[in-house]
Amino acid sequence: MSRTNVTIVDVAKEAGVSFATVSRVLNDGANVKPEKRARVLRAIKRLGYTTNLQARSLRGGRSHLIGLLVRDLGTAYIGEIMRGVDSELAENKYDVMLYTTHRHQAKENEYVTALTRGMTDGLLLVLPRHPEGYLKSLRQKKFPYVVIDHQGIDDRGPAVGATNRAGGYDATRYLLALGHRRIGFITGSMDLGCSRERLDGYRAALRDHGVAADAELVREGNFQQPGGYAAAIELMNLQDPPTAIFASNDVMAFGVMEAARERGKKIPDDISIIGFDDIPQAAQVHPPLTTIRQPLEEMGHRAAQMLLEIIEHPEQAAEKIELPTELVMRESTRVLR
Amino acid sequence: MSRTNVTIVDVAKEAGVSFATVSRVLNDGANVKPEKRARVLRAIKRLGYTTNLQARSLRGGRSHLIGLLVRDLGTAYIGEIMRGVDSELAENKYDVMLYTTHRHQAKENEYVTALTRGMTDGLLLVLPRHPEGYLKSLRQKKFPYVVIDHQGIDDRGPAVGATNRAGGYDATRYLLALGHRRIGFITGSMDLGCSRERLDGYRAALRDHGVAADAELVREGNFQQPGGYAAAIELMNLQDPPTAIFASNDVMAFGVMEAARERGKKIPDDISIIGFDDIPQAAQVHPPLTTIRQPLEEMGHRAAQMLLEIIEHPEQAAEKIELPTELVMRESTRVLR
DNA sequence: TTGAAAATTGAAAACGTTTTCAATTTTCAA
DNA sequence: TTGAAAATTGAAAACGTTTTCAATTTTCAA
Repeated sequence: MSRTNVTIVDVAKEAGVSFATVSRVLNDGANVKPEKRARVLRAIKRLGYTTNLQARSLRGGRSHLIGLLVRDLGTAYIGEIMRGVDSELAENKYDVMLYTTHRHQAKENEYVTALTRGMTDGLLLVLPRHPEGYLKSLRQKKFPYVVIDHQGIDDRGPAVGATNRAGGYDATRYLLALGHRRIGFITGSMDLGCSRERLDGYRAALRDHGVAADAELVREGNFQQPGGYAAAIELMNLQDPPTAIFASNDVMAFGVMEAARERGKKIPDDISIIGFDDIPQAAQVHPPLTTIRQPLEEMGHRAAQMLLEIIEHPEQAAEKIELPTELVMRESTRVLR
Repeated sequence: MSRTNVTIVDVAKEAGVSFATVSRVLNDGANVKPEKRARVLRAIKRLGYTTNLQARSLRGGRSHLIGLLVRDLGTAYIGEIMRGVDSELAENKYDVMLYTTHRHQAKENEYVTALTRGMTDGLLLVLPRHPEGYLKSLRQKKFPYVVIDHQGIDDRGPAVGATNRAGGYDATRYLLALGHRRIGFITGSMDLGCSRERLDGYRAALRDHGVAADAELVREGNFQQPGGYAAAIELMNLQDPPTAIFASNDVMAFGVMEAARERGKKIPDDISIIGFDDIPQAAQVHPPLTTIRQPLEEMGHRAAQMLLEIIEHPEQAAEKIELPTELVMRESTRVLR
């Protein structure tokens, strides 16, 4: 590595001021004479100075690094959220340090110590799997964090989510309005709060519309395409199969579409299908998938915003945000014949 | 944040040695009496000490951070590579700092300065878009980096890729072996070396088997599903349409499948389809997609390995690795009727 | 047993910042 | 014009490490 690094001292020399003044210009900038400030800024530009983050952070300033904890990479769901997080942080000149859940199977204590003693100013947790242990520790240390897509994980901490129950309700109500009465439901991973809420919404809608719930019509899925496929096959094998299927996410809905096609069923003429999430691919398949839109990117945005706010003002009370879901009508659903 | 941080000094006090000795134990560990080492290690454990990375890195040691530059998140392609990178780095106790290409539209000079002056020990570039400018600068600064999926971007630097040309050749040869003669080809983004190589392979295979190339059969795509769909529609609209279509990645192949279905064509009976990449979803669609497997995760692994090697031994010559692609026969292709 | 060489150890400087405190300069009411 | 108050500035300490250099201790051949 090159050792020609320009430091605050070089800038000070170039500008003919003390390096403390340079630091002041770099930071709050309070109480520096305009003329000196200008000289410093010119020197910074001329020398191509950039702040050494480790030194700043060591001295107690911000590291301008946010830890982003995700369970998996390469899914559209996570991708959308990350996109939102990333752009919000970039705007505020923060960088992202990536952690994947499966990495640190180590004792969680050590893990959190590493996270908080590491160089990050705060932590963003996307749909964490077993955060009970370390969330408590984070709270105790007053380490800034925000949980994304949280339901039921953390009563007290700040969190951003979506109205999963309302989404489940809306999707079901829509199918009911189209005349469907036998509506299959494929759940997500039932250890996640959002899965339970979506199921709740489905049941509530049936109840409110006087349709008896049939346990046979509810199958457990896992948010993966093969899971959706398998559940759909089971549903279609029923003696009295559903005329519509509501999958708890889009990816499983794609599996349902595969299954339907394989059975020679036309979508939406023979069977209506509805998903959840509205990942980009939902609009790209044929027929385009009717789904419940979850503003994933927006969730990432808002969570990052919230975290930066907490870092600035640690004394503020924890906030919980639920962004509204929205029914997106496309062509995989139609009036029951 | 808690200010109860355990430092090397606390450990030294606890163990009854100087903090220099603690540092020695922590690092190379040369020349420390076994008995003292044991005392230090015990004290570390007892106090729950973890190294302050910014201090270490400031002093000139390693930051144990690798910058990972990707153009986009949330695609299976990137996800697989990142998985490989991540697990290799985790094994070596490195962390990942994430950069997305679209973030820093700023002048590239500034950008690279930030990257190299930032806290990373090295840089991993996944399929970078316009790296010409900064790669040169990285080389000059002797900043360790490895390019992943590189073709034609950087003659001199270390890189990991796959045998794209051979993959294109193999896929085409396979379709020829099945009796197909009218073989449609949908390219990737033509600004990428891998796209050009796959096309090359396709053409070479046709030539070697005495099949005249028909320019009509080659359509430009963009690695996205709608692009694949559109190109497939064009191909099927030809007077003498292809009996098989080779898409330059799986995602576009899914678009081709959509198009085929929409035209009422059975896969593979009426049309054979083959992809490239072998992302997990390729095995999950129906029928399962025949494709050219690119060892994406392995590529990430190897690139990370290589980078760590370069960081350790900067004097070594740049290496270029091309991992072999492989034909994965599934059910979207069959003998021409 | 002795003393040179090797191994071990500790003190102190340094990495590049931010921030405290005191000193200096400027402002402005009387 | 004067001098108290406010604004500006610089010196120096500190953050937690690694590493150099010198001092001390240990080893082992003679």
